[in-house]
Amino acid sequence: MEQYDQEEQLISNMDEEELLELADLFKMFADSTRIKILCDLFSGEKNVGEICDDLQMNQSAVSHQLKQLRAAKLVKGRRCGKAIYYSLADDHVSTIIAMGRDHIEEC
Amino acid sequence: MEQYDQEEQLISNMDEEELLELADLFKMFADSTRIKILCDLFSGEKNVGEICDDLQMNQSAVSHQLKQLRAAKLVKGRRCGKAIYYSLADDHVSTIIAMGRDHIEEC
DNA sequence: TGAACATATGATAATATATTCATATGTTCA
DNA sequence: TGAACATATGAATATATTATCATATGTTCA
Repeated sequence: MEQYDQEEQLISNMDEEELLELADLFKMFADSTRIKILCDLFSGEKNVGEICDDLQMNQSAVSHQLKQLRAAKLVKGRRCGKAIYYSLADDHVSTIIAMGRDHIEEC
Repeated sequence: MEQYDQEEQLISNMDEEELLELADLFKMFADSTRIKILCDLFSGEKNVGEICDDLQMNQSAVSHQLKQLRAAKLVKGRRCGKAIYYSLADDHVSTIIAMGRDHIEEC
């Protein structure tokens, strides 16, 4: 109905599907382990073992999180021998984290 | 120890506390109900009843989420008679959501 | 080929989170 | 004051998420 469409428009032109996609994207930043991984990659690509060392975390936990970050296209991996090197997929990652830090600082 | 401090620095100068704060902030965007509420406020301040109508949601659920958004300083409320009008606390909110949408579009 | 290494994955248990219901608090106005 | 309205809150349940353990997959090299 007309009324419903109008309300929907107020929610800034996003349909349910896009909203869920957005929420899923932000979920990636909603866990400190994943933020650590992302920030660890600010300095360049690293393999899983290096990430585990930097974060002092269990390999399995790191791999599970990397899987999610990959699915969200926030990181990408390339195999090099036995190791897989991960890096940030684009620079939205650092922009989004920077915005978050700004918000925290300013209030 | 020296080694540990060095690793921490790689995680872009953030200490554990700041990381947790950041994660908590992004948790606010990690749920489609809360994103809907935030987006609903893009068009200006609204009271709880209006938000419930726009989102077709239960008053209690909306209040619970507003409480979290208030705690994260993403929205603020002012009482006007019986109603409480909520609005976005600053414009990081729309910037962060815009960055998220950009990321989704571009991949 | 098979041993050693690096990473991924499935299942499980512990924990966190969202929604709902019932009810409390705060405000207005007759 | 008390009835009606608007919003907030506590408790309970349902669902989602994370870390861990055990194990599987993929790669190298002797």
